[in-house]
Amino acid sequence: METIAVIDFETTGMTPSQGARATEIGAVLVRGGEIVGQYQSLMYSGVHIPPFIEQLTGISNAMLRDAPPAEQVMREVAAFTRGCPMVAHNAAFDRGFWLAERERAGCEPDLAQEFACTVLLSRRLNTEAPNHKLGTLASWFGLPNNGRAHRALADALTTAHLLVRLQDLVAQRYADQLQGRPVRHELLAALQRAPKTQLDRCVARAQASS
DNA sequence: TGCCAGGCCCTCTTTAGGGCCTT
Repeated sequence: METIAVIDFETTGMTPSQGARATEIGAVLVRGGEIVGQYQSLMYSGVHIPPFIEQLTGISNAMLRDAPPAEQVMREVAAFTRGCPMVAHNAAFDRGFWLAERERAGCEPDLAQEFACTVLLSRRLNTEAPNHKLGTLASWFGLPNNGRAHRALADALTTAHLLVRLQDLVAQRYADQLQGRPVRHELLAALQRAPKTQLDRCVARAQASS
C-alpha cells in the first residue's frame, strides 16, 4: 500500500533564493487514510530569525541555539521519507526549501518524490470553501486540532488530515471510475494540474493508464 | 527613488494584471 509523506517547513522568509533558511520541519506519513508515522525537529543553520517570524511561529533565536544542525536534520528526515511521494500545503513553497536544504545537507536526489499540493487540490475539489488557507480548511472540514498553528508538526498533521479528506472527496465523487481502488498520489498529482472543467476526464484517463 | 518570491489561477485575458498561498 502506498505511503505518502506530508511535510511542512517553518523558515526565516519566503524563499531560499533570497537567503531564507528552514528553522523547523515536520513530516507525517499517511498510509491507507491513517497517520502511521511522524517526525519533527528544529534545525540550526546559523541565520537570524526576524522578529516578525519569531512572533508568527513562536520559534526564537534562543530556541535554535540548542537545535541540531540543519544538515543532520535533513539527512534524518530524508531517510524518514525515502521513496515516498510528497504532499504539502502550497507545495511550491515547501518544495523550494526541501530541495535547497537537502542539497546543502548533501542528500542524494530522490526522483520518486513528486509533490502534490493541497491548495491546488482544494481549489479544484472544494470550490465552496471561502478560501484555501490551511486554517480555514481545517475549520471548514472540522479537522482535529493538532496544536499551535505555524509550528511544523502541527501544520503537517493538519495537512495530512486535509489530504485524507480530499482523497475521500475524490473517492466519493468518482466512485464509478475508481470502483473501490485507492486514490493514489499519482491521481492527485494529475488532478491538481487538470483544468477544472476536465476533472472527470482526468480521472478516467488516470484509471485507464493504471 | 522604488523595487526587492514564485507558481498558480481567474478574468472586464491572451501583446496583462491582480489575487491567492506559503514564512
